[in-house]
Amino acid sequence: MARISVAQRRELLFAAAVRVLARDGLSALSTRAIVAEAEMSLASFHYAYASREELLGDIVASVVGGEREAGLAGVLGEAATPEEAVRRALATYLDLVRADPGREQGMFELTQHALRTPALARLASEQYQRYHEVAAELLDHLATRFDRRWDSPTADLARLVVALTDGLTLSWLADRDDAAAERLAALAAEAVLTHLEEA
Amino acid sequence: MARISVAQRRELLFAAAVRVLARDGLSALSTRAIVAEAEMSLASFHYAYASREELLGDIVASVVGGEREAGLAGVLGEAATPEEAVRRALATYLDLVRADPGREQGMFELTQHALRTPALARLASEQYQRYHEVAAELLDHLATRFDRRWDSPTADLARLVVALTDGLTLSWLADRDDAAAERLAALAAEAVLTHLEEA
DNA sequence: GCGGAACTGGGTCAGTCGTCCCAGTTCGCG
DNA sequence: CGCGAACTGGGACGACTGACCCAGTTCCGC
Repeated sequence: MARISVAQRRELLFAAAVRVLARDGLSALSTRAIVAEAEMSLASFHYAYASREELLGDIVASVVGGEREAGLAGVLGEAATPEEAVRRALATYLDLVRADPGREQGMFELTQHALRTPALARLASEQYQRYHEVAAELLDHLATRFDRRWDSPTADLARLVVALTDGLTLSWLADRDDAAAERLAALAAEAVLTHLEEA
Repeated sequence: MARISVAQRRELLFAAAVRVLARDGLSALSTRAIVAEAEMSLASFHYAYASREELLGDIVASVVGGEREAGLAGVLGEAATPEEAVRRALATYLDLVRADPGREQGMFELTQHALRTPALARLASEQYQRYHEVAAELLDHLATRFDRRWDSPTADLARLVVALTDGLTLSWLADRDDAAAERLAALAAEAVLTHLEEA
């Protein structure tokens, strides 16, 4: 077999684990399923990772990085009005979920698991803290860009945004009703925009 | 040991399973853990239930019954204004979550699991449909009681309410920030009340 | 009080899990 | 070229899982 470095092997295992998690869920994310997906032997897993839990921690931590959410900033930049920006950001987020529902569901499962596992509980709360930070940054960016201001602390509004996206995701995952989800996204956008006022 | 009917045994096992689910999570909800909690033998389990999955289905179905959510109607009845009613309903819901966080988390885990399991997927979507129905009924009840009307279909607003409560729950479960959750509940109430207008 | 049905406990089975060990192979460096 | 470190594959271990079987015990209706 190909002889590759530990670092590279960790990356391959990590990517394989994410694929399995999205496709089959957390309960199917066994070390054997991961190495099968990565086409490695079981021993290679424990050569690269001390334990399964360490890999799980890596996945949670990668979400904290939040490259994905940062992508939404691009959407904001293209909009002509703040109203359009918020609406398009939420619509884009919904598209993201619909494009890869398993991934989003896997992240929920992972967060739930992390909250139950003392060793990972800290990571889960950091994950949400990061969500809130990203959302707050987007809101702040929006206000300065269009010379407007928010009538409540952006930290609080950021929580509202995250709650709305979570709720939107769970709702669509449960019944896959596209039309209803789009109407909900519109209502969510409106709920946020209510707090936008002239500078 | 006590000789009891199958029906009664199912109830005892059901209650024990719910306790284990709330305390230790879905991954710890093994048949052995359940019978230990119910102080029965393993054979009694399979005498009362054909399989573990059948019991899981029962639990999901019981959520669909939604006795708990119906309790919120009482809160609405006590309020003097619709604004107060919505605010108090959401605050009460938050209290409910805080009083038994494990239960709420267990329900999330169960829903996620149901969505991944073909045999249970239907139940999960029915569960959310039921949530939406209950929320819609509450909104309708509110409008008639105070002689007001909603500016959007209550079906759509119900979805917003469910999404907000889900988001509120996940947010608090992740960081257990009471103050932030209360501010979020207030924002959520405001988001809903925006759509209330004179008759 | 007796027969048959209802119910119970203990033991067992095959399968999966995370983890580990060890004999081998391959590589980079001197 | 050779040596030691890095890396690999296969196999194994003990623990746990859901499901099941069967020999007993207890209860109810007759």
